[in-house]
Amino acid sequence: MKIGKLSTLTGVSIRSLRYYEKQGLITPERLTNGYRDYSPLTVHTVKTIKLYLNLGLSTEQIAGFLTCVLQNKEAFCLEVMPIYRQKLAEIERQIVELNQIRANLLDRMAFVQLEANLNTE
Amino acid sequence: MKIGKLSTLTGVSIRSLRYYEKQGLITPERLTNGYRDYSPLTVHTVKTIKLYLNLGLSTEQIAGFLTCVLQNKEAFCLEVMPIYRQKLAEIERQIVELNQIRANLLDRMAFVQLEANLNTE
DNA sequence: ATAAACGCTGACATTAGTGTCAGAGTCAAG
DNA sequence: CTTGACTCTGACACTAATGTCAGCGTTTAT
Repeated sequence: MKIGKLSTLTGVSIRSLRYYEKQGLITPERLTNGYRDYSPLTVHTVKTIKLYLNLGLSTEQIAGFLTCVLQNKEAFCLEVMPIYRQKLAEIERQIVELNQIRANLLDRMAFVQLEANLNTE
Repeated sequence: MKIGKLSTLTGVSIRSLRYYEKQGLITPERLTNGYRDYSPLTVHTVKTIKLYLNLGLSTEQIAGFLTCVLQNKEAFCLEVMPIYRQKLAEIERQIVELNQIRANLLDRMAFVQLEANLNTE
């Protein structure tokens, strides 16, 4: 199929499909006129890429295990583990940081509110 | 004082001091030779800017209430509240999203680990 | 045959604060 | 007077995925 159809079938923009190709995630054939020609299997591939991108993984990280994941039905691929661990650590670090900022904001808001109340008494 | 001294006193790079100026957060005088000439009070101003940047606020947001905050000792400035509220909402949205990803990652890691264990039995 | 719809490549923009460099002017101490 | 330290402006880079546009070729339907 051509790129427009793949785009509608996957909900991924044509621009992004070309980008994924440049990042080595998909490698379509070419028709004689130069148009990209995708296998029907690519629909699944692109949806898989989408899924990992939504996990916050980069295209480079995804490239590291995509082939394995696509061949072996599920996660028989041990190479995903270090990436998952790294991402998990990163996420948890961010959560801690955000919670600190959140606590700080709440403190400050309470303080401002307190001042406002004093002024209305 | 000149920019180098302000930089060392605040721990903020010269580059960033010039950027804050461009964003309207600080407005130093100029010596006859064109060098920036900062009041000693600017040290406090810059530290305050740093504090708000660390809360994740943008220079544009900070510009909205910095003058008030600097004049009135603490947070008598009600204009900070909407910005705090907005930031808090944003932070909490991010925390929720990160927690979803975290749960998803943990699920997947458990699943991969399970497969690995099955293969060693 | 022509127009509309589709595809191609390449390039620039986006975000926001910071690093870094070039080329030039200024100043202080020796 | 010269050298080194300081300052100035302006510009490009960065991160990473996506949007968007220009300019051009191709296909399809009328």
